[in-house]
Amino acid sequence: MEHRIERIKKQLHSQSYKLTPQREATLRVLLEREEDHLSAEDVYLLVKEKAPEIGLATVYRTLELLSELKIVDKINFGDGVSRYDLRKEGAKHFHHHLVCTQCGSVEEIENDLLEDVEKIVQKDWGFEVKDHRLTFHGICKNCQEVPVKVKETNEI
Amino acid sequence: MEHRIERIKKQLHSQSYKLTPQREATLRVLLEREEDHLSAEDVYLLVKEKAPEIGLATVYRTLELLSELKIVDKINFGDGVSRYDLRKEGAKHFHHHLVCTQCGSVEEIENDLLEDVEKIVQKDWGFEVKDHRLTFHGICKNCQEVPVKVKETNEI
DNA sequence: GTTTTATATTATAATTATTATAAATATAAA
DNA sequence: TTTATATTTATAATAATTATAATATAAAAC
Repeated sequence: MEHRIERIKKQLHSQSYKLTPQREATLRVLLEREEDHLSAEDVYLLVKEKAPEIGLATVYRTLELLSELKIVDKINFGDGVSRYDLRKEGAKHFHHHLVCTQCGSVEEIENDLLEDVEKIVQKDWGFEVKDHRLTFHGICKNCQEVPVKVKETNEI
Repeated sequence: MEHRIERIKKQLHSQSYKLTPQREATLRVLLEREEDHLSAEDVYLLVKEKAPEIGLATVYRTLELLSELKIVDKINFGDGVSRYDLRKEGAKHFHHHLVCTQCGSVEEIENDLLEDVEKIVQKDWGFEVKDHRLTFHGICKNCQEVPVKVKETNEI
């Protein structure tokens, strides 16, 4: 983790941004909860545990900054809040998601399944693809076996 | 258009919803502007032209209802507002979008480019795909030719 | 065609998420 | 150190969406 923070620090500096304690605390939360899809509010509450003096607006600004630098990706699963997802190191593209409409769980897919599709889009539509967002909605493996059981958390 | 409204009317009735004048006016706006990606506010303003007494909350409720019935799809391109897009008649899946990061234009792709990918997801992840959201971000054909020229509307 | 009744609408008010502002503080460079 | 710049805090403002309670209405039953 330290290694990764160090790298991000350099990336910030190279664009003349500072790695303030607040930004570092935010990053640490994102790294620790890499599997989750936290909203700004979620991040705020978690950061507050280690740095109680932080303000919500700072978290928003930090997430916005990290988003511009492509360190995190901002996603929206349609529930009215933006969620922030760390991009894997060196990943050119955003990873995909499987959202279960029954239990609300979100699974990540690292593999880039869209290479062929992007080529088609590029060729047939003349559109120069820079990134993508792909989400599947459906029933997860678990819910197929055990029907109807709803998850009670908002930390998707 | 009448034909299509008639069909939706039946669909509503079959689930014991009424086709009120407000709902019909909203539907007509959506049908007339099928190519666009209107926000609730956009729809509201357009509906107001033909039915000035309508309230914003009603538009929201109507869009929500149509969304549940899979007549429209609710999408979010990351600009903080939900947009509503008519589903093509008989389409099982949502169509795809090409969002230009330069001029903000949104192009639609009708073709289902994900059949193969869905098979993989189904097989390798055991996830039963019901629907998908696919958006490509990049530079549209137009902007590749004429660099830097920003569109001034919010009606993507 | 009326009447009836559940459903829908209106006109707010209330929430929720996010962004802007101004004063105070911290940081890095000179 | 000093200085200039970037950042944060605390709060207010904005924007999008949802809830509420009184009223009205579509469509089924008579």
